[in-house]
Amino acid sequence: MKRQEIKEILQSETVGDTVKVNGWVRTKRESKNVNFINLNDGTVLDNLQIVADVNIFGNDILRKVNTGAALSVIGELVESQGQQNVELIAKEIEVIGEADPDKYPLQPKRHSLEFLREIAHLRYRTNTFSAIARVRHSMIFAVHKFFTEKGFFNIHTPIITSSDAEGAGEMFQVSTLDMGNPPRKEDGSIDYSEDFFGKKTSLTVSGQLEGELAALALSKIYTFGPTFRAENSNTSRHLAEFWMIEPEMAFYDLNDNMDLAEEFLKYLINYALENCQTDLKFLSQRQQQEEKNKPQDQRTMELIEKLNFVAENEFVRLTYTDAINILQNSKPAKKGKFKYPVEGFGTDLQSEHERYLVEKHFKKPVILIDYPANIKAFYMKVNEDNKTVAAMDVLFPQIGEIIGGSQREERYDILVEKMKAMNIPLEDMNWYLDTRRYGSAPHSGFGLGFERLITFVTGMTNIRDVIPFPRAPKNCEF
RNA sequence: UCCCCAGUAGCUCAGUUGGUUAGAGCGGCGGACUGUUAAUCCGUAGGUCGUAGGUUCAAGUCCUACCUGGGGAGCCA
Repeated sequence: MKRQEIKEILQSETVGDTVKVNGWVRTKRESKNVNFINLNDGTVLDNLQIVADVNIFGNDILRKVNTGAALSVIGELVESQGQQNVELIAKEIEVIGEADPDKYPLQPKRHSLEFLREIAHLRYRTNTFSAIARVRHSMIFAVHKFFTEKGFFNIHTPIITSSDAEGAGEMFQVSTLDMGNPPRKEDGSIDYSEDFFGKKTSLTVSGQLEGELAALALSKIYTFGPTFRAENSNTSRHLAEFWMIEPEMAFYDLNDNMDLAEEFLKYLINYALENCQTDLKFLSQRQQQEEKNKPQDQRTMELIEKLNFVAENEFVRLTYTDAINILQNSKPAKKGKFKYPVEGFGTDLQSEHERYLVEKHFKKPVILIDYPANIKAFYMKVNEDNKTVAAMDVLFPQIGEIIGGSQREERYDILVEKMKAMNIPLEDMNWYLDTRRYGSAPHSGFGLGFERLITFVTGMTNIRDVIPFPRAPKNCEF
């Protein structure tokens, strides 16, 4: 007999059918005559209640039906006398895999996220993490759907790279050399010509530069792949291994870039609202449980309300210079409430400043543009004022920068000049500069941190909870 | 990397100004009862108090270092 998934059974609710389900036991409640087993197969948040008659199934079987055990059940779907619509009256129960109740770490009770993080290999078996996994999948699919509908091509940029000029952070080195006794040159430095690739290599911190190569041939491309940063960042917003989406478009200026970024984010959020209702509703309830312990002024908007709010409202667009003005004239600045005073033009904004703009002043997502050139990367296009660059950061409530992007500098001479000033080795970047030598064209792009998006959409507060196996400093389990 | 907080039973926590034998709830196990909803009731087992030093007659409690986790900052996505 063919197994049916619980999602499909609960959707159709075809009472009277005999069906076979496989899944894992969440809880079991024992009565004199019947046992109630909540079975979950991960296809949907909800469990199917299995009713097992004690007189049919002996203690030999029922004692093995413990939280975490895998079961296969054949039974008749009937209307339930309890709070759910339907339930399965079991005719056959097979315990496929037992779970020793003395040792199985997941209990039929609420666990802390910190504890579940330590048993990340089992945390999918909870409502919260299975819901996150399903939402994450939906978002992956929506990313590809959005770009496909818009005529973008997906490009796989390299994961191992010999370019150490991506300029986005510290890199993890990739080597097969004997670390205890590496080959050395005469001056004592390590001789990478003996290494696997014959040169020093690392894990990528961004596919952008390679993406630009493709965009200047295919017009519109996007990458969606893993990126690695060896920064010693210990926060709830950073991972050492994360997934990034980087579209790159030829003949797009900064305004086109902003339009795309805003449309993209709204598309993803709307997709989640339409396709992940059950999971989002659960995640919302979970979040509100957590919020109960927080002081009133630190509570956030209800999850679905918040997502609708972002999807429906236009993002505010303003220049870095205007933002500085707003901040300097703000109440907290005048009352000295900012921990870091708002310095004038030329300094980067602190998290508290970004949060003030987004959460207090505008109460909407904000796109900041035209940053001072000296605090941004070498490839960003210099504006006419010669002081600022055509950069854009999309700031979201709570998580801060969700997107960072720019119009790229397409003028060869100016780019080379900037690279020299920023000590980027020109000889290693010839392949990149070729795009500016031959048929250079205005182009733009941005990077979206996928896990930051998932954090926002699921209402989770720690980024380590929205990726299956988080990698962070001093933490690489599994 | 910096600042703050925490680490006690499988989980979540309490443990007084340092003072006999370290507690509770949940979970597990045993039983009672029951078409139950994280069922309910009774009973029971379960602890090198993060690690290493130190102070003291005496340390879960005080001090130091380290480790791990959390919150915030920086770096960024």
